[in-house]
Amino acid sequence: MFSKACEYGIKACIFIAINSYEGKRVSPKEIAEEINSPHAFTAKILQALVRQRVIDSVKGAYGGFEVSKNEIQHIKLAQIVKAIDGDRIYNGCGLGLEKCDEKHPCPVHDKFKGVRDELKQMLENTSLEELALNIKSGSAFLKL
Amino acid sequence: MFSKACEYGIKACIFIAINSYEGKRVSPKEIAEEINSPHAFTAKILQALVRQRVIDSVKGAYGGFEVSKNEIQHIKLAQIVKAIDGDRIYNGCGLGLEKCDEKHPCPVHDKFKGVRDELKQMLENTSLEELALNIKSGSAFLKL
DNA sequence: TATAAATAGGATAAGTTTATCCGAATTAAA
DNA sequence: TTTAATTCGGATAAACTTATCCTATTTATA
Repeated sequence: MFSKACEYGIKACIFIAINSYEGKRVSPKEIAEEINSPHAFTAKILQALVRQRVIDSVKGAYGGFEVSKNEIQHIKLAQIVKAIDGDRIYNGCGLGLEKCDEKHPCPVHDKFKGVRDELKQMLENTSLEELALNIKSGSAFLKL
Repeated sequence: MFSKACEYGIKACIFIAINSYEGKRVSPKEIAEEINSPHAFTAKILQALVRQRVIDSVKGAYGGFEVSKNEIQHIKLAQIVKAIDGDRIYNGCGLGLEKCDEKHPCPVHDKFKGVRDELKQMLENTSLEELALNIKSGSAFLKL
């Protein structure tokens, strides 16, 4: 569904959000330990998320990654996914046709539409806040 | 969503079905031309589908790939996808957790459930027959 | 039985994603 | 101003997916 990079990105953002609530910045290393990912690769993904302005970074000593507290509820899964995997999940044809639309559909075009639309809704309606709260409350987990 | 191999596999099966209705066997080369795929790679995928008993092959002169006419309505997309991509699309965790279930869910577990279940339904309810008819009637396309 | 037309399958190459490493740039604090 | 803790970014390697090529095997027909 998502690339590994995107999976790491989502989990990283959740962990960053949790810490940002407490005014703490976190390093790629801490993040990687918490989400069970390779830390150098995770760092690359974080860089990309910063470039796409999904999260913020502060360089130098006492720096790290963070999100501004009052943004957490407005950051949606869709933004993270789009920043890392692009929009192929929204626009790409299920069977890989270059051109696939109502006028020239692939064989599964209509059937895919339903699934894709539901996925899209889900991604656009799910905020980082919601996911972070699930972790904090212990009702969901970032690793194992 | 699906691997390239799986996309080719699905399209190939549809084309084979269309021809099997007319009692014709088809070669990897014909298939590849029709679905716009690399023919040697396509041949490998066809071999896998034969091994998994989704389609049949007949070796030697006048051979080729086919599906038995009265199976076409019973072959579902789910079988093809499972034969090529395995069942990660059904069972894998959306965020890549090794262990992810009701008792130990990832942050998006519940939200994914809906999407995945709809996808599963779709794949299990869509037959090769249905897709082949859409191509024959010109209301859907395998390439371009 | 010889031939030609097929699929089967191994070896290998090319391309993409995932992962690692290291040095440069930045910055807070001593 | 020096130091130490950081992110940034380029180079490279490893692993996986996609793609190609060549030979062996099978089989209907002449």
